[in-house]
Amino acid sequence: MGETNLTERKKKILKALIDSYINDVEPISSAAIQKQYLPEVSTATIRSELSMLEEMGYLTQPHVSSGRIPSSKAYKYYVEHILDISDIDSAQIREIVNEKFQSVQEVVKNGAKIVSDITNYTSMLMITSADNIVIKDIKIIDMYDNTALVLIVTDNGVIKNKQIDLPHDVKENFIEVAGGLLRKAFVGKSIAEVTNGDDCLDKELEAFRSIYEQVIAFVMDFKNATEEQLYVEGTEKIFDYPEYKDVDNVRQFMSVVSHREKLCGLMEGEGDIEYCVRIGSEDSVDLANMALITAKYNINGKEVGHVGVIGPERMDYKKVLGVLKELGVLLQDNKKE
Amino acid sequence: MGETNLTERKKKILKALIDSYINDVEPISSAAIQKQYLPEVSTATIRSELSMLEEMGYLTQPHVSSGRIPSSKAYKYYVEHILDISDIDSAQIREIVNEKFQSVQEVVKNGAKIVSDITNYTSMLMITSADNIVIKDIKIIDMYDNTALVLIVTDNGVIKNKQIDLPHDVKENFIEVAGGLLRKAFVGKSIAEVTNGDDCLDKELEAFRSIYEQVIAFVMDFKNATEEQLYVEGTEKIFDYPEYKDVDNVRQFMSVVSHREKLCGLMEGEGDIEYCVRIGSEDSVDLANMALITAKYNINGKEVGHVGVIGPERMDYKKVLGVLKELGVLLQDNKKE
DNA sequence: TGTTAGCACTCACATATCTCGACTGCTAAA
DNA sequence: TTTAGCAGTCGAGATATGTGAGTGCTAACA
Repeated sequence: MGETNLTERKKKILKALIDSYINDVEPISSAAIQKQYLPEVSTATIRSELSMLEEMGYLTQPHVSSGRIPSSKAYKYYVEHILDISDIDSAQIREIVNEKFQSVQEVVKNGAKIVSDITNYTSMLMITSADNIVIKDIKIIDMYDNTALVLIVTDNGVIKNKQIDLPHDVKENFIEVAGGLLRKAFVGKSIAEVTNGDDCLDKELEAFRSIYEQVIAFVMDFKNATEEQLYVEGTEKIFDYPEYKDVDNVRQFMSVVSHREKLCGLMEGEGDIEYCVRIGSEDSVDLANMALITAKYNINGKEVGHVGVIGPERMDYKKVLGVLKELGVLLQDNKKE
Repeated sequence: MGETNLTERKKKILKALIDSYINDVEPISSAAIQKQYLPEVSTATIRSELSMLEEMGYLTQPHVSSGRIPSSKAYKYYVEHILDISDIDSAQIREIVNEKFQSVQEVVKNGAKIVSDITNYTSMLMITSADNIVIKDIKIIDMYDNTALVLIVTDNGVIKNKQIDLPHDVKENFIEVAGGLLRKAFVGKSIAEVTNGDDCLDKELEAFRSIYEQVIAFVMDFKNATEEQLYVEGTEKIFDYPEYKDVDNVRQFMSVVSHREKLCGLMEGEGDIEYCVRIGSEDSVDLANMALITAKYNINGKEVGHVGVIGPERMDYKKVLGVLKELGVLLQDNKKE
């Protein structure tokens, strides 16, 4: 992939074809391109260009006497080399984004729904997996009936609690000692660092083993639970697009959207890329006829989550990228509330 | 509705027709019924019975020279008067249910998914709305940076916490006084009883107003949040059923499944009915060509949530009702863990 | 009165055939 | 390298036709 060596005219034709296809979802003929985008050359010229582009794998023909449609490769090229994000009217998008999101709280609560409403595509929100969240403080509070409450404060502000059982024979200062112990054992560690086998408990503190183990179990639960925090919204939006008049496409789409684990994996993205655009199926990724755009967000330098938009291959990349970008700005500014 | 006055033979024919349709999803002819279910009479007799049943609204004909299919009314009659739940092989179902649900914890975590896997229909789980949850205890704990943590313990064991801001000029015993105040104001109240306008704050305690209001806001949030706790799983299962070869049906199905508020309303059911079977569209309920079965569950006499199964009208009512029933037994027994 | 055989009738579905026209690829000339 | 011209392809839609499953009706029968 990634041959940048397309002549300007080929680029122009490719862009014309994709722009047109994104709107009408119909094979585009040489005549249509000439009329709308390239009046200065003849249809025959365009035809010969088209057949070259087809040979290069950018276009396909549903049948011999029809116009052409872009291939996945074409969309990828389009996003990488043709699409100009810089001229997005960010003011306008910003206004919409700001209007819809009253506060950062809102983003977490309704992020997927709102992004879906703005873009008109199915959207997802994934809260970052707990692995690299650091335990900032841990408290233990006496309750009743021989139970206590353990509170874990993390560096991204989330507080988790869990009721645990105390041993029967609690001495007066048991809670305070346990508190100190837990602080010593856990504060500063990341969630990922806490593992089952972990045993840094001194022999003499055997009395606290039960508590200690309950806390570890709790952290493990937390770890697993937050890995699953994926919200998908606006699934029904796909029916607005003619490619999903075909049940098989719907089915395939639903299959991607309902496999949470896979979807989480896709949303994680690769490495530290801020935006990730996946188009069509690649090895090990089954996104046939679909495109998935994901973005990673930070607040105060800390990764908080990913937002994704999924739709047909011919999605409005510009709009979606624009919205995701402005959402990033909103979160970064973080001014409201 | 609810004419029980069908002759035994009509009942038998109706049952035959529905049973057959549930399996094959194809219009049933008089000959087919005779062959499989009623060899003792002629097809002509069956035909005349069929046309009477059709006149009564139990059957429809896709076209004049085709067999008949059951109407929503027929399914309702079937569930109410024909289907015999008592002879469900509960031992077998219980085994499956028990095998899949390793513990009660599992039910909350993966309930929808597992029910969907067992029944092979799309399933939902809704955690009971917070309204009639009672606040059992409330604690306030000093943190740092002029913030404190408020903990609310409810009678169903859930603990919620929220970080709140303290006023700048905190006196030594501020936290303790505030704690007593909050306890006095909230303990014993149900979530529903806490409302915004509420103001039982003495004039002299003006200093605590800010805290008080933050707690109220938090409870309100809690109220709204838990109303939303609905998990839908197995959406893609519908593609296993031929009626969803048609995109319009899929679309309609998705529309029902994605409108969470409406779905929550439907799952709440009416009054104190344990099981609720809704078939087809009724006034104000848009379930055209679909059936929704919901069940309400209690643990220790406290309502904890609802589980629902949604699918085509000709769903396997016996199986679904059996599974939901056994799930109830499992939760009631509550023996494991 | 209820049941049955017989028969005419209906209509979805599948298949075949045809036309139309939107495109293309190719060729030869500019 | 570009262009006009033209033959050729093929999907989509319209029309016609046969087939068979299944019904409603009627008249005879128990």
